[in-house]
Formats: sequence, C-alpha cells, structure tokens
Amino acid sequence: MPTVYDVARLAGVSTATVSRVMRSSDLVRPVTRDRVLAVIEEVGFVPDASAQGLSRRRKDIIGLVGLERGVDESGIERDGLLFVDVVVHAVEAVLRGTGTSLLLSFGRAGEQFHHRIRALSGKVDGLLVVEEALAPAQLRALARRLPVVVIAAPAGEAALDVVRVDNPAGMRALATHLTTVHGYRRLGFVGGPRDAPDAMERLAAFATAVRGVPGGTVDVVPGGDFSEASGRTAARVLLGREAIPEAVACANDQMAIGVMRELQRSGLDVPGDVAVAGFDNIYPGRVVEPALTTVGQPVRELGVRAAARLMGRIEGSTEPPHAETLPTELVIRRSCGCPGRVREDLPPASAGSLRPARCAR
Amino acid sequence: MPTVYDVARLAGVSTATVSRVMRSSDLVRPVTRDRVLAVIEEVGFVPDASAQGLSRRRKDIIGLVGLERGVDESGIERDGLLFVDVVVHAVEAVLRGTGTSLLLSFGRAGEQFHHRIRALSGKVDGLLVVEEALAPAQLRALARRLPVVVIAAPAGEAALDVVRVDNPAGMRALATHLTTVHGYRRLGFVGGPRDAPDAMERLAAFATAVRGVPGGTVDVVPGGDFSEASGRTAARVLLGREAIPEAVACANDQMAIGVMRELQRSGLDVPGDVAVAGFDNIYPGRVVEPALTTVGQPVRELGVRAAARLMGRIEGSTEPPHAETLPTELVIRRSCGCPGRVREDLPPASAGSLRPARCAR
DNA sequence: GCACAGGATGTAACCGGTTACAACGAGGAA
DNA sequence: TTCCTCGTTGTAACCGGTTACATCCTGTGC
Repeated sequence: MPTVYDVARLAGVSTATVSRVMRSSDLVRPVTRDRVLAVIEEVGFVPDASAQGLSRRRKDIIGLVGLERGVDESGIERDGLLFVDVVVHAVEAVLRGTGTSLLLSFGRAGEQFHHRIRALSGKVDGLLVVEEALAPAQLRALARRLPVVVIAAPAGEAALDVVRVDNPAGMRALATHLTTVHGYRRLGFVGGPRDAPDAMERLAAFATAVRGVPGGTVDVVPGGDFSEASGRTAARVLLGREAIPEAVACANDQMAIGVMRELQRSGLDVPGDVAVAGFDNIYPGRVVEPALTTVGQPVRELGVRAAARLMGRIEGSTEPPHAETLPTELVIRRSCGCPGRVREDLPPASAGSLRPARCAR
Repeated sequence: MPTVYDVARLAGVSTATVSRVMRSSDLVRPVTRDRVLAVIEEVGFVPDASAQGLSRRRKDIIGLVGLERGVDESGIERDGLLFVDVVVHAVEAVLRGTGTSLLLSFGRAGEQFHHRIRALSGKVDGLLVVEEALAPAQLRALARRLPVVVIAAPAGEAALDVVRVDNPAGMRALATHLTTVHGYRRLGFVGGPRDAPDAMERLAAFATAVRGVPGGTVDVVPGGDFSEASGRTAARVLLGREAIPEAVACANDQMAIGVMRELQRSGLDVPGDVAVAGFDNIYPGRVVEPALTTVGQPVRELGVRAAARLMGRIEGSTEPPHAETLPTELVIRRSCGCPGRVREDLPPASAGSLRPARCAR
C-alpha cells in the first residue's frame, strides 16, 4: 500500500504538500496539485484512516448501539423490519456525503453490554444509543467520555441529549378513539418487555386514559417480548378470561398481529367480536386482514434528528443538552372497527372531530 | 482523555508494560498487572483505536457495503425488512465477542458508489460487498487492495470470494410445483431491477423451466424495483392482457404481495382465479391473506458464512478464492392454490413426491 | 536597487499506541 | 564466587498521516 511518502517522492514534493492536496485546501499551486493528483491516481493511494485519525484527533466514525429485539437465529423468519434498522438507514442517509461512517453494535436484552460499548468508544467520535441499551448511570458515564445522543428514551433523562417520541400522547389518542368513537369500555392491553421503558410508558398512558373514562377498565397482560409469538400467547390468556375485552391494544404492532391472528384462529371475528390495535405502524400491519389500526411513530425522523444533533456536538456545539420529543400519529385502519362499528349515540360532528387527518390505505 | 503515558506514570511503570497489560499477554508480573489495571480502572483509560490501528496495522473494523433498495424518505412506510438488514444482523452477530466492529455504507441503485467505497477502504481491514453494489471490474480492483467477500453475487465472479444463493434451483423448484402439482401452463412473471443480477437470474431460470414444460408459456413483465408498488403496477399490466395468466411468480415477495393485493382489488380471487408466488420468504408474506407461497433463501446464513470467510482472509488464510452456493427452500402456502387447486389427472403419489419437506404455517 | 509582503513549499514535531531489543536482577549451576 | 539463564521491565523507534513554523521566491512599492 502506497503512503504519503511514496506519493511525495514520486511527485517530487514534500508530504506536507501531498497532505494539502488530499485535504483539498487551495494552498497548493494548480500545476503542483495536478501533478500530485496524477500520482495519487496512478499508485492508487488511499490515506490510512488510523494515521489520519491519530493526527487529526478525529476518526470520522460514529457508533450506533442498540438492542436487537425480535431477531433470533433464524433471522428472516422473525417478525420483520426492526425499529433499529430504520434508525440505521436514517442515520446512514444523513452521514452519506459527509466523510463520516457508521459503526454498529447490537446487544441482546439482559446481556451485559456496556463493556463492549466502552471498548467501542475508542473507535468513534460520538455515539448514538438506541432505546434502553444502557442503564442511566452507564449512559451518563459514557456521555462524560464522548458526545452521546440517546434515541427513544422515555422522559427522565435530563442533562443528556435525547430525541424521543411522544408515546403517551399516541396512546392517549388511541384510547380516546377506541372509547369515544367506538364506545368500547372493557379494554385489554398487551404489554411489552418490562425492561423497555417505551413499552412501560405506553402501557401506563393507555391504562390511565382508559380508566379516566367512566366505566372504562383495562385488562393488562404484561411481559410480552415484542414478538408475534408473544402476542399469540397473550391472546390465549385473554381468551381464558371470563369476559373477553371488546378491544385489545398492544405495545407494538408485531404483538398486535399475533393477537389478531390468534383471535381469528379461535374463531372470533376482528374487529366484529374484538377490536385490535398496535403501535409502530410497521409494514406488515398494512397487509394483514383486517388492516391494523395503530399509532405511527416517526422512526426515520428520530434517526435523522439524532444524527444531526450528534454531528453538531462533535463539531463542538455548546448548546445545553436537551430532549426533543417528536409527535406520533394515529393511523386508523379496519382492525379497530372503522368504519362501521361505531357508537351510535354520538352526534356525528363529535365523532367526526376525532377522525385523524391521516387515513388508512 | 487519559493515555498510556498517564497510566504508566500513575502506575509507576513504562508504557510498554501498560500496553502488555492491555493486550493481556501474561508477560507481566501479577502484582504489577494489578497495579496497572487499578490505574486503568480509576482513570477510565480506553485505548485510542487510531493509535492502536496505526501501530498494529490492524483496525479491527470490517465494512459492509450494499444497495439500499425499497427504503425511501418515509422509511418505515416502505415494504419491510430488507435483505441487507438481515445480513447486517447476521454479520454483527458473528463479530460480537471478537473485538472487530462493523462499519456500514449503503448506496442507492444507479448512484456512483465506488468513490465512497474507496475512501471507506482506508477505514477497514476487509470488506463485505452485498449484491450488485459494484461492477465486476471495480470489485476486482477493490479486492486487490484488501480482503473482499461478495455476498449474493450470481455465478460468474470467479477469482473472488463469493457466498451466494442458488437462485436457479429455487426458481426451478417453484416452476415445477406450479406446473406439475397445479398443472398451470399459462404463467406470468414479474421481474426485478435490470441491474440486479439476482433478479435476472431468477427470471431466466423460471422462464426456462416453464418453457421446458409442454404447453408452458411465460408472460414476463420486467423492470420492477422490488417494491410492493411496482408489483401492483405489474399486476395492472397483466390485467390488461387478453389472457390473464393462471399463476404469477415474482422476483421477490414484496412485489408478489403487491400483485396479489392488486388482483384482489380488481375483484379476482387469489388463488382461485390467479395463483401468486414470490421469492425471499419475508415475514409479511406469512400474514397476508392468502399466505404467500415463496422460495426461502438462507439470508442469515449467507451473512454468517461471508463474515467467517472474511475474518479468515484477514487472519491470513491462503486458500484459493472460491464461491460457495447455499440452497434455497420451497415454502408452500396457500397463494399458489395449495391445498385444493391441484391437477387431478396425476396419481397422488407423483404429486405427493413433489411436496416439499417444509410446509406452511 | 532595496525592503517587504505574501504565496508556495519544505522541515520536523507530534498524535498515542506497540514491540524489537536492551537492560536488569535474581536464582541456579559450576 | 562467577557466569549464565530466564523472567520482568524499560527505552526508543516506528506506524502514516497533519500542521505549526520556517524558508524561499517572486512581484510590488518606494
């Protein structure tokens, strides 16, 4: 592999000049620059990133760490596009064009992960931490070491840069739709992992909203793992109850699909007998029968904002750390009972005013 | 940030000793090692990867480059888990535990991508190239520079390390199933991107297989972009023909889902009026109605093998470059007409012998 | 003709680890 | 006691870029 020294020698200049040409400062006389560029092209010189990083104190790499949920050994057999994958694509798209690259590291839930992240911190200029990959204390320690932006952390992480989604508002909107437009009162909820703050936040917001409605009750089946299979399991639990809920909301779409299919398998009609709703607005929810009503979150936007914020920090931005909360969007499709299974004692205007801007397709 | 020099000073040893402790050679007296480790822990020393990389001539990073298909600005709105995402998770899982990390870079189809890859080559010890991200000549040039393993390249790339999937065999199995078990003769095929060798390989194999059957014809609609939308478009083309095919195969599942839904939207029954099949075995194909018959490919295994091969090369393996082809698997579900819509003039044993080992769920 | 400004280029120190080689000390053999 | 070995540790060169500073050179103003 040729080095700057080789290029310098062949072009009859010093390494400083080669470096100037590479970094495209216009400090070099055009004729000299062309000579150097010709040699670079000829010998196929590519600067060594380690040497550059060492001397510039800048690696032009950022890391993204997150939990890998719903991917098992069989990989593609599982439930589809993951939250982190969308974030990855979004971040990569922001980075594209800049000279910065993206380094990835996934952990499994429950696994001791911070050692790996610590070692990784020596390879990058900054870190994006997705979800609950790290405990708050570890997160803070990490942030003392290098720029960190947290993605999708629930409220509570002050003094850190955070980009998150408004889970409670999304769940409240869903609860309102189910109770007001459809008039459901006996609700069910399938919760996600107990160690997923997002899941817990959704559960709490939904339960609180429903219980605020006169006569509203929520039958909570906690502890799903965000997979379709755990949705099926939860559905069987609900089917065993003496009173099956009129509608079941879930902490994510994959579990909602599991619930729906299991209910159907046991002979119930969705949404005729039981309505179902999810959270995430993933693609498979659009193709199931009936199409899934859900709460969409701007995952891509989450990644874009977080990446931009991190790059700003790396450039030396001094604005105080803060959290940014992005809005969710209620996506009404057929699995909730729309259109048709609606409460009829309401004046149409009232129900109509709760229709979301965005409708199913 | 503390450096080896700081640690050395505080522990009262030389930097060489600190380095020995870090690299866990057992050349250091236990008592000294413990002292050094204590200081490392206390000051939170993490070695700088650039400096390590420079002196060890090893970055402990490999790159993965691929084309980003089916992801647009709206991200999650699109068609679901991508091929490359599964590969990414598989590779990352192999790397986990080793000290090596994964660097990502995606391009869009048609974009000039090799400049970015070239620059990236300075940051990594080796490169995994997914699909048709690079033209053969560029691929070869890259492989002269550093270890490269190509994933999912169709036959033809000798003199390179390749891990691929047996597209033709998969398509032949599907064609045989459709023509023999179901007795279809007027087939349709929805092709993928012209610049996707995999897609072209599938098309060619399917067409050849069907045309080898007496009376077999294939109506090809080429040039889809692997998205559900392009499947819908292709379905409208087929609906415009004077004779609609009895069965339509597609270069991937997403397009197959698009075809299926568009046919249904126009009032046709799948598989009653037209059978549909795809390729990939993605999750959404399991939840659509009817569930999608498809050809499964071992995507995760592809990533695992490629990663292992690349690591071997980086370690200095000298075995000659070669291609490895992994088998596909016919996954029969309901969209092809199984069970029920079968040719009845066949002795059951014969049809039965064509049933695949793996069945729908 | 001379001093000087400013552009182009070279020199060499530096970034923070690793490692070949040297040095040192203790214990064992002669 | 002396020499040698071996285990432990230190010294310093090196990896391949970048960049502050020095130097050189040309053109300009007086």
